[in-house]
Amino acid sequence: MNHRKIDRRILRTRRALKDAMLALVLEQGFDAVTIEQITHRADLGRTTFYLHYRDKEELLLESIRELIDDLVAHIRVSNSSPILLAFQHAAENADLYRIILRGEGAYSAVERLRKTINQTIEELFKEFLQARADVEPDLIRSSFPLEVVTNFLAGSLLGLLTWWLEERPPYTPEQMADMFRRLFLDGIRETLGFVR
Amino acid sequence: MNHRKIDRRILRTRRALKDAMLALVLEQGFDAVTIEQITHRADLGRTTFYLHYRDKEELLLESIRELIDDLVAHIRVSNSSPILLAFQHAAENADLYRIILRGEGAYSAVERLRKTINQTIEELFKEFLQARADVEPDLIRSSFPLEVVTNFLAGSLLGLLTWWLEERPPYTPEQMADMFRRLFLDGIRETLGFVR
DNA sequence: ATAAATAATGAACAGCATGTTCAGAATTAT
DNA sequence: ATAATTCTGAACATGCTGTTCATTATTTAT
Repeated sequence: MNHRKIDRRILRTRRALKDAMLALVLEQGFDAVTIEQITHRADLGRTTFYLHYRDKEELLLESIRELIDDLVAHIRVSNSSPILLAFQHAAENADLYRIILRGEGAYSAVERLRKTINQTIEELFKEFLQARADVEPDLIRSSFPLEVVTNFLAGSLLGLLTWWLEERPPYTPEQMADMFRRLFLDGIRETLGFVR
Repeated sequence: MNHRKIDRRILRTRRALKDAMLALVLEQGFDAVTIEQITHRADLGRTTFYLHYRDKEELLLESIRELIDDLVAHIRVSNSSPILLAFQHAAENADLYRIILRGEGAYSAVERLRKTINQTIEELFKEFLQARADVEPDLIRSSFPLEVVTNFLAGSLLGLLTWWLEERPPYTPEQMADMFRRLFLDGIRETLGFVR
């Protein structure tokens, strides 16, 4: 591990730049933020920025990559439901999630998040199928396209997260995860109690 | 109606600007496109642009507003399923839908589209409840938050549309609408055939 | 067909953010 | 303490933006 080798100044500078960027993007939107504003708020010279990042985009993408890695790590480690973990993670990092879900930054980070979610769902789903293979062998042969399911789920999760973070309805992560689970497992017919 | 009053030159110019913009955004991404490129491809002087629009953003937003108005109009007029209409509309205007769903442009047009879909779902849903009020009076009193349902549905629809337009799997609008309908009505448990 | 009205043009200009260079100052590691 | 690294600020070139204005071209109205 090369953890002790990095010059403190570098760590401090990059952290300051990320924090400044985050605050400014929330205040003004990504496009309106200038490098000068970022370095000024971070109490750094403008030239210093270019010693670390090529442009605004790269700085934002680094923050987002770290966030997504952190979410994936949580899911891998914890025993709780991945859905619950996602809502909790979003609540704890609400600012950055808002920036991502608003589609700030040129090459939309939502798509990166969407792909990660899709992939995670697919893995979890296949694990589930393996575990159930002896109980319901027909399940694996289901003709319904898996990609349609994962994209349906990734979309609905992102939709609920967006609404939850922007409109701030008074639901806990647990409640959100619960409602989401009911909707996608049993559909709105059963969940809302339609006569069939 | 002031349809015959508008100078032809204006109509031609605006159409040319929109077409040029659309092509360029698909080629290079919104941020990389310059006003000069747009007017050059449209065979117009750069100054002409500013006689019609304040900036790139405004030009793109006008196209998007027209597209969404068109979708809403189709849904209001036609008797087919709104879901099917949405997939068909997306297929017919794939380029613009891709631009929207990629989140191109500063103030993300996806959010405008999302709000429109949410609103439409809510209206359709309330109509449905009214129509069924005598058959299942309990339905209206369902305690499940309506907004959660509409945002769940809007998200999953946008998710499927994004995947469909970007990855171009060989499904027809009819097939996509069908799969979507099954998933949200009955959930993945029933749709995929899990033992309960 | 002609005149009046309107739109498009292109050159010129100011403003501003970007990104780079470089020599010197400040900080950190050894 | 000193060698290595990082930060700094001034200076500069570049490219896009947005505006002005006198001129030309096209359209509409009569």
